[in-house]
Amino acid sequence: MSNIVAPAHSHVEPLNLPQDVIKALSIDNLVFGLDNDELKILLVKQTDPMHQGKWALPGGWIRYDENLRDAAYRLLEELTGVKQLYLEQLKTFGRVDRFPTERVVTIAYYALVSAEHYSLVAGQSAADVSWQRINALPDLIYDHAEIIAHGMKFLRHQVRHQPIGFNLLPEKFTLLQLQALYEAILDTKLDKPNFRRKIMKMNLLTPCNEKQQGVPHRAANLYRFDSDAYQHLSESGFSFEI
Amino acid sequence: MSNIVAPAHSHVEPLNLPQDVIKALSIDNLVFGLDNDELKILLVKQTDPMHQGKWALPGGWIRYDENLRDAAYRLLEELTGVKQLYLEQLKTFGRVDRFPTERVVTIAYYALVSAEHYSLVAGQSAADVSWQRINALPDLIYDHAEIIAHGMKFLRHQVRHQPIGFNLLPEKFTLLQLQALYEAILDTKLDKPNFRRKIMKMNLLTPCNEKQQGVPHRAANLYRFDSDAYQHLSESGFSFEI
DNA sequence: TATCTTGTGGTCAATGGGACAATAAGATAT
DNA sequence: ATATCTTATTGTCCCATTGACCACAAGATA
Repeated sequence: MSNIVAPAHSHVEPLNLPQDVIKALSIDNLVFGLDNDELKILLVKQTDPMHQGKWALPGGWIRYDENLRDAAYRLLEELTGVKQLYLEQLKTFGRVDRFPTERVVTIAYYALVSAEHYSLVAGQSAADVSWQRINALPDLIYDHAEIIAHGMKFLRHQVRHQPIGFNLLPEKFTLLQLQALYEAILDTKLDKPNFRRKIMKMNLLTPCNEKQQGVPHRAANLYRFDSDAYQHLSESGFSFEI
Repeated sequence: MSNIVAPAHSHVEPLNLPQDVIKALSIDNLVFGLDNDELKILLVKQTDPMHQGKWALPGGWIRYDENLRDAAYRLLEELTGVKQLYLEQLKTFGRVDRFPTERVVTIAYYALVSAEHYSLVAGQSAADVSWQRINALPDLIYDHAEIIAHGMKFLRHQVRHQPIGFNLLPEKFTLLQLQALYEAILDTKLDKPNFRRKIMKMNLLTPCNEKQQGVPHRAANLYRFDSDAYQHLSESGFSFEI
């Protein structure tokens, strides 16, 4: 146990482990993004011979003196350059046989990023990192498919009970964009006027007093999610439900 | 890191660690129980000099070849003798300084047990294990107070969205018992007729065709939670909401 | 000016929830 | 036996919310 080989994993520097890591503990990040009303997830292509052609969640080892969430932020930032995400612990996966050479327990975190951040990511590590359609995932290493499945299930649940969907949109968005997001994640059709009313009645959106630009039809109003208002409301017993 | 001392923790056998444990990874169990319409949690009194008089969540080390949930079951069973619980992963806690001597990450699981199991627990380890009122907790070691606080928040949320409250009741229960449970956990008052209707409309309870025994007033009908029906309904898109 | 697309507001019936009154069924006290 | 107490259970009314659908408005394009 004291002399394990560095396992194939989606590191930035896969082989040079620092001395003081907790070797048995890793982080895996599920980064969801919305692209043309389709949900995608950020994956890393494996280059080592063992996992040629397979993909993995962006993750890596937790440092010995590093808080869990900090590790998740660091690893994600190393891969995407994005800060200030909605980043939350998902679940810890530790099946005895999930890792071939050694017992490794991984803590999964998930993040939702807006389409705006796409370019930042793409510019970083060239072809190694890319967005993959959640409905047509490539081959994944270890139990990463299982982790993603759990993450999707969790996301579908969360998005209905917490106002987290906004994180997938740009800061200013239209009501139809928001609706399309829910339709993509929940895989349903929603009635436009009714959806609009439901959302607006919550008093969580502040109008930007701006209109959409460059659309070949009537421009919609832009709104911004008011997290202070949500904070305030949820302290008064309000609970977000879609 | 290779030679850490066995830290004070709520083990059945605190000092004899097997050779092959992952020393940095532990489990802590939050076992909630309902006693006279009051929510309680199972705690273990610390006996070592370091933590004299303090209490801890029942937990311990994960074995090297043991799945996480299995470890949680094992540790819980060693302390309480209870099997077949609703046992679910809660969250992983790993603040760098949560443990004084070493970096230790702990995976918290939670379980809900019915009042029926009380005696089983009490007979096991005498005075070392006892139920503590959630609203008047004693001094706890490490970050266990924080873990419990998170567990309570989670429980309050879960109990409204998943039919898990039934696990706190005996197999056969009255509607008023169920209502009292929700009132205890959510700390609210509910209208009896309305609560009754709401629950019954879900079609999740099967009447036992039996009545309460030994009450000094009109006896209520007993019901039993129909988990098959719930399984069936939730596949059809039904979602439990209180 | 016509027409197309999407945004935005309105209506109406059905549903569901909260407040509360009323009645039923037992148990106990006199 | 009767009154009285406690809890169980049913009923009813009102209002908020939901869903289905219609209609109009605002731009953009032909």
